[in-house]
Amino acid sequence: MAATQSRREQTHARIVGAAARAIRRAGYQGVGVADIMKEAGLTHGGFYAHFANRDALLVEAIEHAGVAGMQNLVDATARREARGASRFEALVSSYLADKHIAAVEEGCPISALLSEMPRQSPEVQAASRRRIQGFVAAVRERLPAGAPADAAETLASTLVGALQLARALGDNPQGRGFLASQRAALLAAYEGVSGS
Amino acid sequence: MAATQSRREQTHARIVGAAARAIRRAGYQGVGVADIMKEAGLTHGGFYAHFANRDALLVEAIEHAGVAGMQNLVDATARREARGASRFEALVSSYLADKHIAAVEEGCPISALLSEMPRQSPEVQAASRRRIQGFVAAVRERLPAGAPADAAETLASTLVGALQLARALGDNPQGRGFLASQRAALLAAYEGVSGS
DNA sequence: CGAATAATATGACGATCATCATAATTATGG
DNA sequence: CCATAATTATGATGATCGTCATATTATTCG
Repeated sequence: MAATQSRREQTHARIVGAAARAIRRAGYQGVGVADIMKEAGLTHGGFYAHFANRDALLVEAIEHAGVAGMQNLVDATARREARGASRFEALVSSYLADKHIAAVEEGCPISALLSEMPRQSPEVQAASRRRIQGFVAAVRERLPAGAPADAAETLASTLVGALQLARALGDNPQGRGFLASQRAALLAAYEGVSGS
Repeated sequence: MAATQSRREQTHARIVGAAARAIRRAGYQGVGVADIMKEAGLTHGGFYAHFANRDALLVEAIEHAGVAGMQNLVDATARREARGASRFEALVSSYLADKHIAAVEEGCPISALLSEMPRQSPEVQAASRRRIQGFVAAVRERLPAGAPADAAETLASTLVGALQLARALGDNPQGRGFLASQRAALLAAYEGVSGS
């Protein structure tokens, strides 16, 4: 059924894709309807033929960004696992990769939007919460064997916090150095756990 | 000299204080000049007698919020240390206290604004960076003895990430539970380090 | 008390925002 | 190829944004 997409559905998807990039680049509050439509190659007026209002688009956009970001993570970790890395090592080195600092538009939407989430409309907040739960679940699947029960929450916090702080420090030696020290610390800290 | 503040200086400080609360509540992009002036009990027009532009106020506001938030942390940790807690325990239980979820206006400005920081003007970004460095330094001073060199960066990431995620989950059993599991995990994890 | 000065208020500017009514265009079926 | 329906563009609405020129009020000092 997704094979034969109507023209309307294609345009709809194109707007959502543009919005998913735009909100990660400029934030929930930093992007307007007209910006998104221009990025999708359309004019601003036709927007309300596709969405009830701006919030309805934001809900679809963060869900789209979430599954796309998760797929990126799965792909990146799979490549590293193919080269012999453990699931945990692959997760840490993928999420905290230097290129993730600059790749905001295609990266994890949580780290791009987290501090804005509590200020959104209830619908957008709910969609954001679902993304967080999905991320924590993905982290849990990649914990080293024998990790304590709530290690997924802690690791998710560290990953998201570290990437955000590195981005705030800048895509420069300072920010990349911050990220590098975190990669090393996390891999070293969990080595003991997985080794036992 | 700070004893005899001119009327102008008092008003200036009042605007900065209002802005420091407003940006943590509504975000850098979620608050306007008129909002801040109203919160300070003034009308919007007189703003430019005190600041060159909006960004100049934001710079002062995050610096003010930073020192105030740091002072809150120092007070809260001091209270806990007086009751026998270690510096590290006091830090974790203060920063990840349940009440910090709702106390956005008076809380840590980094967790309230982090994902918006990379999108601000160069001056605001620079001020934000200074706040991050100050926070990491404060965390470093409270590490347990024998902690590895880059533990401060990791702990800062975890604290900021955990509080942000808890806020996004909401001031409800889910968000508070998330925070509680983080407190327990951090205190348990570093127990071994400090005990050795 | 009156004059000089500092501090704030009023009101307006162009720009941009979300939203929508309506016109123009494109695609579809006969 | 034409008529009908689906889709997108045009243009306008009122609201809000940062900014500023100007008027008004409050303060200080001779």
